[in-house]
Amino acid sequence: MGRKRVTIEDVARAAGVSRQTVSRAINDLDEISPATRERVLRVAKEMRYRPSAIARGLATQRTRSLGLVVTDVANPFFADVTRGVEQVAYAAGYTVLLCNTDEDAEREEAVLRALEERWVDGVVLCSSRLDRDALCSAVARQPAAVLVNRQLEGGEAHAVLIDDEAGGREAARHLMRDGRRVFGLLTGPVTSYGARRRTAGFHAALAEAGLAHETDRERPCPPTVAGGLESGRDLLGAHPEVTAVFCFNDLVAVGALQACAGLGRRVPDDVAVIGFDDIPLAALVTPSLTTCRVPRHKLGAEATRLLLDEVEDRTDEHAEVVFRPELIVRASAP
Amino acid sequence: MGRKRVTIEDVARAAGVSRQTVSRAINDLDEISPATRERVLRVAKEMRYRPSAIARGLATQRTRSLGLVVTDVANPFFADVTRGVEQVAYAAGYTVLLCNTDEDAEREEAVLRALEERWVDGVVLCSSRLDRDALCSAVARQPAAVLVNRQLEGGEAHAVLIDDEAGGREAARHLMRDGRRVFGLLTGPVTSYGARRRTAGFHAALAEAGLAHETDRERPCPPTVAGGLESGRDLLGAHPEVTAVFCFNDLVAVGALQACAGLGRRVPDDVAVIGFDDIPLAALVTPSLTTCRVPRHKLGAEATRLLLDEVEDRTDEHAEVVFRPELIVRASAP
DNA sequence: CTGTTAGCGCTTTCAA
DNA sequence: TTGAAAGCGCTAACAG
Repeated sequence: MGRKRVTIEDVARAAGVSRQTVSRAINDLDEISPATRERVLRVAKEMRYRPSAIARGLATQRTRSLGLVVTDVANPFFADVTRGVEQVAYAAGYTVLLCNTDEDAEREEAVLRALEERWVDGVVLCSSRLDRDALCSAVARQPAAVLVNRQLEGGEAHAVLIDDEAGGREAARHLMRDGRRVFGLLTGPVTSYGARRRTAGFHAALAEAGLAHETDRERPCPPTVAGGLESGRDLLGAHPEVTAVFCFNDLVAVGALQACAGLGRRVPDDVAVIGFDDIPLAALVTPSLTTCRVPRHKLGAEATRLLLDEVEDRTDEHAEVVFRPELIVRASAP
Repeated sequence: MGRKRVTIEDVARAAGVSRQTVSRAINDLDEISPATRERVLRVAKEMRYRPSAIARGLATQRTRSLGLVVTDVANPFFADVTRGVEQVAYAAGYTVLLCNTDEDAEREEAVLRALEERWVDGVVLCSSRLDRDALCSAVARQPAAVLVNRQLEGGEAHAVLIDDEAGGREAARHLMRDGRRVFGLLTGPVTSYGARRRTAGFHAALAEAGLAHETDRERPCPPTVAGGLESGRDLLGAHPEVTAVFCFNDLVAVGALQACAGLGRRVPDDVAVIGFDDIPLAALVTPSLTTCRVPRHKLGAEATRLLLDEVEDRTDEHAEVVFRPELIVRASAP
C-alpha cells in the first residue's frame, strides 16, 4: 500500500506519446488513430494506470459526484431512497457522497458546506429541516439541487414529493369507515414539512365529515420506534378515549403498537393504528401495520434523474414531481 | 445557482495580501500576524469563500475522504455500521463515500477502482465477496484499508471481526440445552466468510456433544427475508424432522419464521429459530427472535479508528479486533 | 492525427 | 512575517 501513483505523464512516456494523446485515448475522443489509441490503452492497462478524478475535477470544474443528504441512514425509509439515488447515479457514472444530519439543522448546514467544498456537481437533499430562508440560500449555493419531501414554494429548486395531504386524508377516511370517531395523532418532528401536511390532510378529512377533533390529542415525537413508544404511552395515558392513532411513519407506529401492548389496549379491537411509508418492517410486526405506501426507491431515483438533468444542462425549469401514497390495509386497522 | 466560484486568489486580492497569506490564515498556520489573519478571515467570510477540497487534494495528495464499501445499504446491519463509520470519520474531518456492491464481486472491484480514482485516503471494506487473491491485490492498491467481517490470514490488512465461530457454537449449545437434536441451517451467501465460520462453529458444538448432523439439512440463501422464506420452505419441506433452524442473519430468520407459519409449524413449539446480528427488527417480530447480538455501530467505529490510524501514520502494524457476539434469548428459541 | 501551452485552485518550497 | 515561483495531474485550446 502507498506506492507512487502512476500518472498520465508516466503513461505518455512509456507509450512514447504526449500526455494529451493519452488523455484522448482514455477519454475515448476521436481525434486519434485507432492504432495509437490501442497501444496507449494497452500500456495504460499494463501500468495499471488510473486517471485521477481529483486532477480531472480541477481541470474540468466538474467532479461527477453527487451529494445525498438524509436525516438518518439507519432509517429504512432513507435506505431505500439511497438505493434509488445510487442506482441512477452509478449508471450515469457518478459517485454519491452520503451525509447524515441526525435531524439537526446545524449539522445539515455543515454537511452542505462540506459538499460545496468538495465541488459535488449537485445535491439531493431529503427532508430538510432548515427554515425557508436558510434552505433557500443553501440551495442557491449548490451548483444544482433537488429537494425530496420538501418544497420551496417559489420554485427555486426541483422537488420530488409525496402527496402527504392525500395520505393523511385517506388514513382518516379509512378509520372513519371503520366506525372510529376519536383520534390521536403522533405527528413526528415539528420541523418536518411532510409531518405538517399529513396532519393537515387528516384534519381536512375529519372536518369534511363534520367530526370534531381536539389538537390536545396530538403529540410530536422523534421519527423512531422509541419516539412512538414514549409519545404513544403519553397520548394513550392522557386520552383513554382514543380509538385510533395516526402515526407520522411506520417506526412511530410500531412504537405505538408497543405502547398499546404495554397499556393492555388490544390492536385493532380497542385502538386502530395507521403508519406511513410501508417499510418492510410494517408487514412483519404483529399485528401487521396498515400504512400509506410510499415509493421510496422511485423517490430517490426520480430525484437523481432530475438532478442529472440539471447538472448536465438538459433542463431549465424546476420540475415538481408528486407521488401519490397508496393505503395498504393490514391487521392494525382493518 | 451556478455562479462563479470564489477562489483564494479573489480573497487575496480583496484583502490586499498574497494567496499564500490567505492559505496561512484559513489553515491556521502560525507564520502570520494575528492582525492579518483576522482581517483575511473576515474578508473570506464576507465573500463566503470555501476552499476547494479538490484543489487542495491535488496539491497535498490527500483528500480527507474515506470509502465505505458494503453489500447493501438497505440492510439494517450495514446501516448501523455506516453510522459508526460516519460518526468517527466526521469527527476527524473526513467525508465518507458510500458504495454498494449488491453482493457482486465484479461490482465490488468496480467500486474499489472508483474509490482509487477518487484518491480516497482509505477504505473500510465490509463483507468482501472477493476471493483471497483478488482481495489481496485490491487492498494493496488502496492507500489504506480495513476489512470488516473478513480476514486476510497473512495479516495484509487491518481486520475488525466478530467471533462468528463462537456465535455458531453458542447457538448450537443453546438449542441442545432446550432438548433439540435435529438441526437445519440456512447458511447465507456461499461467498460469505462469516457464513462459513458461523456454520463451522455450529458444527463444532454438535460434534463436541457427539451429535450427528447431515449437511443435506443445510441451505445457502441470499441474506434477506425473501431468501430465508424460500430456502426455509425448501428445507422444512424436505426435512420435516428438523426441530431447530440456525439462520445466517436475522433477516433470513424472519423469512424462516414466515416459512414455518406457511407450513403450519409452530415456533418455538415445533421448530425453534435462531438468527444473527440482533437488528432492531429481531425484537419486533412475533415470536421475537433469539439471536446473536453483534455490536454493529462499534464495528464501524472501530474500523474507522484503525483506518485513520493508518491514514495518519500513527501505526505500522495490522491490528485485528474481534468482537464477541452475545446470545440474546427471546421467544423463537427459549 | 498529434503535440504544445496554459491553467484549474491550492500548498510547498524558498527568498525577501 | 510575507510573497514569488513551482507544481500537483489533468484537460482545453490552439498549432502544426
